[in-house]
Amino acid sequence: MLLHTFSHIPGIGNTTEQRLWDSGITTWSKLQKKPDIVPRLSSREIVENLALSQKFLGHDPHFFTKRLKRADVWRLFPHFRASTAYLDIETTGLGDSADITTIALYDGREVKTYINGRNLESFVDDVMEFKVLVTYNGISFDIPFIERFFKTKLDHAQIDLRYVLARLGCKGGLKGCEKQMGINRGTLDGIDGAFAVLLWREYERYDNESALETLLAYNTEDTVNLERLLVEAYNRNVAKTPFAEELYLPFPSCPQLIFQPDAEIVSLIKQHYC
DNA sequence: AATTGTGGCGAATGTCTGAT
DNA sequence: ATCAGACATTCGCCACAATT
Repeated sequence: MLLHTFSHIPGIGNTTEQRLWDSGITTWSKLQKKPDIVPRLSSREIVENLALSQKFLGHDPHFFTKRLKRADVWRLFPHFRASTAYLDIETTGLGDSADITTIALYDGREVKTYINGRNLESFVDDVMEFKVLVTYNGISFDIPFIERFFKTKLDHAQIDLRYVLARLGCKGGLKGCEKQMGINRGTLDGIDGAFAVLLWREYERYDNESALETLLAYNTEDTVNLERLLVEAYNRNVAKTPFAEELYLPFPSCPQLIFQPDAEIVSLIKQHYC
């Protein structure tokens, strides 16, 4: 979709971009040949910006995420998919004194999980292999939390699905969006972030391995669903452009999930707290 | 509960166009 | 050559929504 995108050029908004499409200027190369068609911008500016766009395509996602609106960053997904990871963290709470308990990192093929007290530290090295991170509300929560916890800067470009989905009319949190986008979860229905805190406590206090495994199953499912949500959001957005057929993405297959949620421990904790 | 950034909205700024 | 009007983008502020 980037090759059809003009709204990342300073001075061109969504209105001008739409007008360009309507007048048959649908790609970077077509605009390159008629750069004088854009009102208020010099041909030189246009040509320079298109040259930069071409240069950074496939190499530097920041060039595009910085210049696009938060809700429009879905556009760079296919171009950077090979260096994209999906990410979700679980913590002991929301405040800045809370700790990270588990992390799930999904590259589109396999899920890696990280557990506090075991292998959490190796997350930092692993995540550096990627250029783009996909999250839900990660701009406000996951990424700053990770940076504070590990005292490291993550300079990945971000696709935060919260804003992409909100533009499509999907609100009400991750679970609400999954429902609206037709993605359902199995046994883990009814578990949320607050419950994840309780699962971790159960694991820590009683060394309950199946509480941990249930937490990891939940963490993993959230993370894997991010890819499906992004593909669905991409297709719905693309459907509103003249390029729908050409750009449509197939729904991703589900990776093998190794963690089994334990229904017994879930109902035990529910009884105890509700 | 603690924190964060944005979408929304009105106002301000800037540029192009057409009329004089 | 100049100016008003139309249109588009950007700015500044605040309430709200989202994460565990």
